Amino acid sequence: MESRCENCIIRQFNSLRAMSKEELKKVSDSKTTKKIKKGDPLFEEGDKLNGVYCVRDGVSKLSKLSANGKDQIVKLATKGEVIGQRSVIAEESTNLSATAVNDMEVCFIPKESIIHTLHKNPDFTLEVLRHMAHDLKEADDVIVNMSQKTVKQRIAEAFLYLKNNFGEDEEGFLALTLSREDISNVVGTATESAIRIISEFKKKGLIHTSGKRIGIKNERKLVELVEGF
Amino acid sequence: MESRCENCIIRQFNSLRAMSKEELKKVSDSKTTKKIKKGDPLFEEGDKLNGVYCVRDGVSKLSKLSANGKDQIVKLATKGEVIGQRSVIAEESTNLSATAVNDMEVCFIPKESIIHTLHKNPDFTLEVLRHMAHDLKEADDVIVNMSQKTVKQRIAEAFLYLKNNFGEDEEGFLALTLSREDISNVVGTATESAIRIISEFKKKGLIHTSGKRIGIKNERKLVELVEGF
DNA sequence: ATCAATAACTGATAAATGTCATATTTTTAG
DNA sequence: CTAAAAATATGACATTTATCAGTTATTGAT
Repeated sequence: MESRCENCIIRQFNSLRAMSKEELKKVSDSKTTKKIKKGDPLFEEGDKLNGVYCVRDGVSKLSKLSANGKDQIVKLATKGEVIGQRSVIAEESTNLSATAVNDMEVCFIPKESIIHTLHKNPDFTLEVLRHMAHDLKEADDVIVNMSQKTVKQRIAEAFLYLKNNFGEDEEGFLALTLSREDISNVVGTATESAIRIISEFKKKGLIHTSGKRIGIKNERKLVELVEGF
Repeated sequence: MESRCENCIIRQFNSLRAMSKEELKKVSDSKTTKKIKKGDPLFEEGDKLNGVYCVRDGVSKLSKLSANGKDQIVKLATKGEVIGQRSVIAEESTNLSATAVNDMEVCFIPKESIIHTLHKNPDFTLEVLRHMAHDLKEADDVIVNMSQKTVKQRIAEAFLYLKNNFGEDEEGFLALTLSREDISNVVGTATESAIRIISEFKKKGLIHTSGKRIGIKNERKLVELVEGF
């Protein structure tokens, strides 16, 4: 199921769209497509990356291990996003681990073709820069949320985020199902605390659950909660 | 005291060093030098920036107001750093406020010369990209610290950070003096909590104080505390 | 130098969150 | 399908952190 980058729709959503025909050809010739099973790593914190990963399908969590042994999820990367750019550009080993949250299909693009284009094609470089500027802004927002909002607010926000970014299935559950542990690692709290708050939300009729799946029942109240009522 | 960017030492520390002679000339001709008094703003959250600020002297805090009315300081920018790049590049209004922590001298560079160079000089763009990649990594670290470390650990870390990045004066106090409120806004806690922990550190002989000035007395123990003992 | 304003500090208490222990449910492997 | 493993759930309690109320110290303007 090998296909050409030139024809890849995914590309429209990331910085590769700023590449020239020839550059894209080179990328396409050097790339390899990989399937990664749910729970398997794309790479681990500290690895030297020889390229970047372009997500064709599935979701990856980017996380960092803290001193107390807990993972903090910093970002969820989905279809169209490029993972690993930061460390390739900074020429450092990666500061984050990437793990498949569900079955994934990714293209691995060796760093040479990326770096070469970064030096030659300012449109591409600027496009990458714009994406990184966006990520930085989001990171700033996360910092503020982490330090100024309660766990309850952060969990409510996480559910809204999941709805807005990954949507819902036919039955009205969030399309991306995270384990309670992953949820707690996104909001930065103990798993038990997250579970407790989920139970509370359920009792109050803000959400409904079925197994590990969660559906939003009263979006408005969740929003109010996030804003601080 | 107007001087030319071409001769500015500060430039060596930021992305402007990747500019060509002519580009630098254009920047130098269009820039203006400003003095900003301690406590005064460079810009406020939501402002549209018409350029970037290059810090020649002094320190600026970059902060974001949270829903509960507290400021969260996201970064301290010092000599050599360029402020406001992110929003100029993303062509958005700024997500942060910048305020002078002490008397500052900055150069304001209109965005036109920056943007023009971003489109024409890939070396410059890549250099800016590298700086932003660095900022993003630091932001990731802050997220992990905020969510996984106790207030005590974060305060200890803040003192070590201040020592490593701004040094100490002749009397052994941290060269950059922040108010207790600013300290609490850096680590994301209530001012009273920060004060309490500072008192505790003092009692335990980790630091010494004189007015609002703080000096590190037992760096090793502070480091141990941060790592979690 | 003096006084008003601001910042730093302390105590008491409430609220939020983490930890540990254990029960229950769901998922997975064979 | 079933047993074992893993994940979810809940209770009791400890710890951390915030809030409110008030005092003391420092700073800045006249």
